[in-house]
Amino acid sequence: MTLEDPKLDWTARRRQATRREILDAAWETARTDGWEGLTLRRVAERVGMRAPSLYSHYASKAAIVDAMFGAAWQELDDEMAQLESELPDDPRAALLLVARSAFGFFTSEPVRHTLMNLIAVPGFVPSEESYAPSVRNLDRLRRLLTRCGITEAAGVDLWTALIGGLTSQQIANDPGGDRWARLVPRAVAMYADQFGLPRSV
Amino acid sequence: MTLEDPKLDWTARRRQATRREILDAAWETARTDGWEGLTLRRVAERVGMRAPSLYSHYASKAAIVDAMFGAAWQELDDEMAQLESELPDDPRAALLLVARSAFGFFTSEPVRHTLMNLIAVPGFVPSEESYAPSVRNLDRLRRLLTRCGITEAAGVDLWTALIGGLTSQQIANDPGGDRWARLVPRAVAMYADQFGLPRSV
DNA sequence: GTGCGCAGCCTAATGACATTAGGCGCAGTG
DNA sequence: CACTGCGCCTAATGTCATTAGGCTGCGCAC
Repeated sequence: MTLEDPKLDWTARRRQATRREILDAAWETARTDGWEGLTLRRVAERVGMRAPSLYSHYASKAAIVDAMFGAAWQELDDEMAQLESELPDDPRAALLLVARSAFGFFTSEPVRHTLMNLIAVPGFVPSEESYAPSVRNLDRLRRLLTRCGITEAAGVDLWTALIGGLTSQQIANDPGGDRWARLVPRAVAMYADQFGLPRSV
Repeated sequence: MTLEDPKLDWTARRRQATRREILDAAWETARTDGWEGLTLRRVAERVGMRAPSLYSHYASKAAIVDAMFGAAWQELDDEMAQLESELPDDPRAALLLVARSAFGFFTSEPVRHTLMNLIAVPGFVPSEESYAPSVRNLDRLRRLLTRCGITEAAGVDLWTALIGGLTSQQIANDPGGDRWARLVPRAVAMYADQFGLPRSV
């Protein structure tokens, strides 16, 4: 079994590498030209191929975007997992940390943000598989908020609305600035008050 | 002068009517097929024309979308003007009314919402002219919030983030439902608390 | 009333796009 | 050394927005 690996793995590995290369090229293109500028031609050119050749590796353009969607949420989930393991004890401090992480993650890469929030790409609908990390992330958030003392169901919904609203406004109306970033601590305090978290110190 | 009107007006009026007809057809199409399904062919068909003929009335597809953008914001501005004239005295009640109006306006027409918030249409950037009603609206909101006792500059930004976040979540994750609609009163109360508004009765 | 001009529509053509079909070369295996 | 299949290619299709150029009928001056 392990004997076969090196051989079969060789082609499989190369295949995987090419897929990754294509994905990277797609991100690069999207960052440069926006989602409406993401064409197979441009992606292929970056990889050193012709557009139709991409179909040897992805079933369609939608499949590429789908993979990007999944990867982006996976990335956030990884970051949140890291965060979860080093959460401070004080609920308000923890909450602020979570908020700042998410806000920073989203605003640092507007193109990624618009994809993750299904906001930008033409008629894109994520596949079951790519959707999974996003669901996982929401579960983790639920867990995180519970640990911070937010037990009501409404807590998660209000949180996503609040943080999502702040990031969207920041990206749409002050890209690269900090007009809404500055409001994050205040928003978190407001939220914490609403759910009756004890004031720190 | 008024003598000339009926004559020159006749062609001008017909022209204006056709433009309106095209705009309506475009809305219809966008509602039915989404923004990615908004093609000049489909719009033209609805009006009983061929696609290139639309260019007699709009300079480009972008110009049509631009007009839609402006009209949408104008619509909201009209609604908010109406609201402004009949605002209750109690600040919290007024605030809730404003929130509910905006939330209702946006969520009632998801397609319109994605356009207004620059969220959906390929590489669309609004023209100066179409942008104006949106600016007007923000001014009005500032005025409204001031009248409700929100004087800090941050008040408006936090408000747009909060209401925008709620509407976006509602449309994206529970279209047609009320999962976030139910949270509006609570969100407004939370906001009012943060800005020290007196509790009603 | 006769012809002129133009407004408003048309068809045809162009170039970008995603996608499909079919071919070619080169790796590895018998 | 022939064989097979993988990974790339070119060519072709159909949809899109957009441009060019032509036809037609109505309003106006003579």
